Amino acid sequence: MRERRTEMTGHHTLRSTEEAVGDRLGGLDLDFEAMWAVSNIYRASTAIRNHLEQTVLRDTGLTWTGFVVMWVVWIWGESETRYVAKEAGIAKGTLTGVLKTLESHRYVRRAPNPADRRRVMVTLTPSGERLMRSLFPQFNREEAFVVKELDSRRRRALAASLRVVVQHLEGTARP
Amino acid sequence: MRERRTEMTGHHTLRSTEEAVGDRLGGLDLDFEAMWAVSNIYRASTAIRNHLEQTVLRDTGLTWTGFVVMWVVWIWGESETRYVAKEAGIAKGTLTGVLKTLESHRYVRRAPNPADRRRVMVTLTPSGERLMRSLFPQFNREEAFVVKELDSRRRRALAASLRVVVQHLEGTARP
DNA sequence: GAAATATGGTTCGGGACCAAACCCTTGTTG
DNA sequence: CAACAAGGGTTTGGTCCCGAACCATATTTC
Repeated sequence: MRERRTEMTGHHTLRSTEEAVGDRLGGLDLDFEAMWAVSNIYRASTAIRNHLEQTVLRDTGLTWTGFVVMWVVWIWGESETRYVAKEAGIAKGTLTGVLKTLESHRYVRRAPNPADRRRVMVTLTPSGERLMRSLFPQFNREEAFVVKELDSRRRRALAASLRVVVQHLEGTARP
Repeated sequence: MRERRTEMTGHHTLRSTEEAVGDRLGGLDLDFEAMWAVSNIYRASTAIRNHLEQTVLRDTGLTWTGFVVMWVVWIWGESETRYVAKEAGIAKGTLTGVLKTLESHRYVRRAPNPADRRRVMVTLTPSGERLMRSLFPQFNREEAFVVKELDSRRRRALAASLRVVVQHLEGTARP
């Protein structure tokens, strides 16, 4: 039987997480394929977010979420806040705070919807537009860097599989 | 030329984001394959996190990050905080706060490292162990649900492509 | 071996984040 | 049409989150 333990305090650097999981959970009745697929989605997402924050967003004063919210409004044009929250993947209460921050930078503006006074519309200001026009190409260059090691077929397969996952989950979401 | 605008306030429900992006950015010189791959990683990751929070974690009093931190300590056994932060994908300052929360629930314990008094070790308490043993199978069942619509080949291909992305980014990370 | 440097964790300030409670406005129902 | 229910945004309380400043302990350098 092979000795698995390495040195006391540095084992994380020598053994991969996936090996450790195999050691720890090897005997259990688990769906490992599902586990690796899901956990790698999360790991990739974290790594990508960190990368983009530290390259494109580094000196803009924008947070990741701030950027995503502006991106949504940029793509869709003037929008109702509840759609923006949904698209950005954040709770409506969170959006209130994010919009407050973005408004303080004069990147977005709120406007009441005259047809329904409960609703609030969001638009980019000219300076917000300018920022997105300059940021987006940089953003896309880094996206290309992220998937540089995958050939075109794999990129498309990756996106397609993820779309299936997302649609499956959103289709099953509770009301 | 076809009229693209739908009704004033409900367009998000009728047109997909990817279509809107095509409209808005169609003319620009962008790497769309990279864009769809990356943005779907992010969307999937958000959808999965929401799903797992609302199924497995719902009534446990654990947050997503709290669970991830406990998972890391569970898999690796007693660990130094800096490795835990790295594995969990959070900053060391964040970990301090998360550990404080988990300690208040008596799920983990801190212990000074006698060999180096700067260092702090983390372990699960017996009650933390019990929680993980009961939670993990549920977690894995939901992971299986998440990728239910993908066949085995696609699951493995998905995990493999994401591993490539992660290793590419971590290999290029700044020092 | 004392001074300078590096390493490890905590603290701090400003945001992000959610669920639940809260208003206000609109829609429904008797 | 008045009471009630539903819908939409904000507030609140507690946690997470990061980078930078900080403090204590180790290591290196001279």
